[in-house]
Amino acid sequence: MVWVVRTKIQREEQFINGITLNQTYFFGGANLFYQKAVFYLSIYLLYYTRKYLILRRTIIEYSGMAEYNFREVEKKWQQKWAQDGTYKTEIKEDKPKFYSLDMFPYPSGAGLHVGHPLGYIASDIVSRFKRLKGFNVLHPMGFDAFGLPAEQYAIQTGQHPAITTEQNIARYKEQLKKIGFCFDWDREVQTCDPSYYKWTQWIFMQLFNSWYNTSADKAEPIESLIGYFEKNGNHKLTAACDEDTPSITAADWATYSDNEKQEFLLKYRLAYLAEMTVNWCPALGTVLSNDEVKDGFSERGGHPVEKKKMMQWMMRITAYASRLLDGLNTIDWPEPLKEMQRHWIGRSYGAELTFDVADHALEIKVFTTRIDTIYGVTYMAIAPESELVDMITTEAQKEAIKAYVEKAVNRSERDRMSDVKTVSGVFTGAFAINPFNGEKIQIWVADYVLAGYGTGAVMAVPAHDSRDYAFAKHFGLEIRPVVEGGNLEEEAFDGKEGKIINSDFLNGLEVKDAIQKAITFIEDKKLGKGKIQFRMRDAIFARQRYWGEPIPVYFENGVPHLMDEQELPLVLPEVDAYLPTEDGAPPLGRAKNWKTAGGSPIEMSTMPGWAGSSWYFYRYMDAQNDTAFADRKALDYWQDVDLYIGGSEHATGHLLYARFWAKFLFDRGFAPKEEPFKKLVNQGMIQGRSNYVYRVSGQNTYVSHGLRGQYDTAAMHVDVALCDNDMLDIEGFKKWRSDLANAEFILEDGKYICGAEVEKMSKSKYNVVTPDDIIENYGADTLRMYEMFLGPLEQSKPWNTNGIDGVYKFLRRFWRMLMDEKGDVHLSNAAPSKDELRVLHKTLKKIEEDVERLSLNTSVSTFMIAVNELTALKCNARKIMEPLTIALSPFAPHISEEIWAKLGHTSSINDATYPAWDEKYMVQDSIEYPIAINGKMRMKMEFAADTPAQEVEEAVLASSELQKWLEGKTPRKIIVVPKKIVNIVI
RNA sequence: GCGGAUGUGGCGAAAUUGGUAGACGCACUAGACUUAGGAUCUAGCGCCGCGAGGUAUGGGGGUUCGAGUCCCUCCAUCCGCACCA
Repeated sequence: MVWVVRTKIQREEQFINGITLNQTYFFGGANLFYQKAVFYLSIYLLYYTRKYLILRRTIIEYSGMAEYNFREVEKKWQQKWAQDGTYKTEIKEDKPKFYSLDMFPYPSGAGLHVGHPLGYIASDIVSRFKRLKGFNVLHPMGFDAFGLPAEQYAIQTGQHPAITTEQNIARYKEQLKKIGFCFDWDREVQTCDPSYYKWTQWIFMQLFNSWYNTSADKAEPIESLIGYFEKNGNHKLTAACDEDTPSITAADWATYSDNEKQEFLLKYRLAYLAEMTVNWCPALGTVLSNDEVKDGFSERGGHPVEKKKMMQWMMRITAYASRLLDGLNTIDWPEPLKEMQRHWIGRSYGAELTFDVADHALEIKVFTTRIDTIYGVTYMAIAPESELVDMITTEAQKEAIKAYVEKAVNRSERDRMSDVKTVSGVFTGAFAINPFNGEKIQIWVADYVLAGYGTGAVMAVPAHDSRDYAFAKHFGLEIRPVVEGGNLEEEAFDGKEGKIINSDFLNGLEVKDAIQKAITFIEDKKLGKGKIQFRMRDAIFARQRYWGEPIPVYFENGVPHLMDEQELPLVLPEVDAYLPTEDGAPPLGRAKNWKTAGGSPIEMSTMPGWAGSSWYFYRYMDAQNDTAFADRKALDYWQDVDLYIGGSEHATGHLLYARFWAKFLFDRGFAPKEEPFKKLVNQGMIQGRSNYVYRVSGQNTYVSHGLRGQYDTAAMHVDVALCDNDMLDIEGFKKWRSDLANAEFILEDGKYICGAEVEKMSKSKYNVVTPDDIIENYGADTLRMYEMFLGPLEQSKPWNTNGIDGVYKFLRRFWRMLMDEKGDVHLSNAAPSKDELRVLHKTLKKIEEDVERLSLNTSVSTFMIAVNELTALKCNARKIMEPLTIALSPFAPHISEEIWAKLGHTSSINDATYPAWDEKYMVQDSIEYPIAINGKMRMKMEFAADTPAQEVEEAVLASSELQKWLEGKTPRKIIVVPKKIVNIVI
């Protein structure tokens, strides 16, 4: 009776919450009467007594008394661990270090969902395991706390984002602590804490004060550059710098005013100010990223967005492009992730060469990877944004060009990308001269040419480039083959193998050789040079936002200067609203006295979200330090992250920027390793299920309502077939959503149309499942093991609790193997049997191997197998169960610690040693050979393990059972694989 | 279009080096103990077949004594990138 009441009440609660879909029905099954009775009983309890919660708690506790009481035990140990500082980490020179890191979360308002802990549990298991193996483990946690959602919320409510953030962090921490992670909370970091962002600002200052020496291939202090300028100007300087940097002499430099010098230096600094084209939304007062713009309007609010050139803070990440690419070969990361970064960086080898413009004193530079096809160039195309457009367009074409350019430029990047199939362009009226053959070719403006890549101009070779081909076909331009092969009637031939034809001195060469020869040619004739081009651009490092790190820079005469290091942290000022000022300045423009002591204005943009997360892994090494971002000793001891677990969505963001900053800090001698993350694993995403029901809303429009939340989402968004609408209780839904009591829901064939979709968990979709309920009902140990049992760590999977009972049962069975009804240990000290030892040792071995390769789903199975087998052996040997408990402790730390204590230990199981296993216990005396005939397993025969193959063969051939299968034929061949299998060919 | 990954029972999955396909768990079926059971225990459980047996790892082909695993080819799903010259 007791149990029944509990469970029915719970289900009833869910019913009241409106979650009727995807839950088991109330009426149905065999015992209808009984279920009904219980149902009404629970309704009674729910509505007519307010004591049901207390009752429920009592019932649960009562029912758990004879069994393992996870509620009590987990709470007890979590408190004790915190009290004893069990997870406090210090440098221990005599022990090898192991740094295991999780990607720290952004504390959103929805709280931690079941997807978050997936990776955390995995790294927690590894951390605990490594500790048992004698490593000194660093396993910290913190919060990526600056960001947009808190600020949006602040704009809506006027609540300071710091307050919301603090509340969210408190909730996250509470949830995390309930799962029993071995985090050292003394090392917690919060990126929005001034004591943390002081050092983010400090690193920015180092970047500002550095330039990239491309011949030394490392960043150097800006002073060395100034020294160089004083001696040589920038003559023969090899440095990463802005495209438009002019050549200067030492004399020029000497004549520069301080202001001019500062401006010139900006072209070399790794953090610099430059004019960039951005998506600017005047109504929102901020720059928007491409994905926030749709059809020229902001996605949020529908305000118009324009392209605008703006001064922006930038990071010269392109200086590190090659090293970021090459470094990938030295680290143990998932191949797909490396591939994504490689593609993002996008290195291509080619040549840059110059075409003269006919009748103008102008040149056009182009970048090409196929200079071998130079004789196949039949026109040239430049980007609509190019400055050249106005300079070269002839009078006759002016109008057409103007219209085209206007249209093209105002399209958002996204829009332009989604429309790649439409060929468009306009002839400028101008001509360029092919430097190889002096031929005059038309110059077109075409939007398939990107302003931001290469030089913003291309030499078009329709015969050997599919885009040029499509363009030439569309506008009737010449298609001239210069490489043998392909069928130009149908498509461009872009193969990189073949003989060059129609190409003067390149004729007869293979493509590869022709490229070499042509590059040598242009370098000799000073027409251009071989060049490596990257796809990656420098990163914008500013947002016109409030909730981010202030940039520690002030302006004098319009030139940026760093603030004094003593003034850090430059604390985020108070503002009266989290909106742009009336004249369009960022929110910091509202701050009173946002000036230096000398009255100079301070930068009003803040840093982007990725600033704080680009170095936090160093801060954990020495989180409390207020004289350095981390002490040298700590950096030298902990070095780098041994295992980093997190989602692949950060592939081209955080993971690239963090590598960039690590390389920079390494160059400047501040960090010990060039690559910060030795091994990285992407955990899969745990998806949620969203359920919807549709209602009529105006003419021909539907609105769908999330059944678990209050958010409307666009109709036509869901797959109706996925949803089992038999379970939908529309009256219950209406009661719950009283505002929809009179709404007209859409009926079809007597059923309401509803839908469900498996998708990412998010607050807006209202499909977030938190770990809290699971912990409440099954405990943290079960949650931990169940999340691992779900499948391979890397795989994405929808959340369901279908198998959770299996894990729960396993833990209770494990407990019962050791404990009697009173909860006391009942083990024997007698020597364990051979079979018992075999089970123990093979389990220890498998667990160790599985943890090392992060196959945690199979380790859970391994424990289950061990318990099944030991139960069958009626094992109650302490010498078996005690080591097994140690092995289990990384997975289920609470129950293991409790058992450990009950076994009489006074120190924590965390300080135990992982038991050594020995193959000698695993060898089996006899082996049951599967006997296969023509590769199909037909029978089995048992042999002593050391039986020679010859004897096995003879015995098998002699066996009477084999005769049935031979059907009188003689075996043609017999293969004996010792200790594995026998295969007979007939 | 390009790049990457993945396809195995009713479901989540396992098979680490080419060697008994489906471990482990869920669900399901039958039984035991029970006032009761969503507790516990026992047994069964890929599909077809009463059975002997046949058949089966997305489809087709190949290598091999032997293929989920290696090779070729096609298909499907997911993810990333997407006019990068």
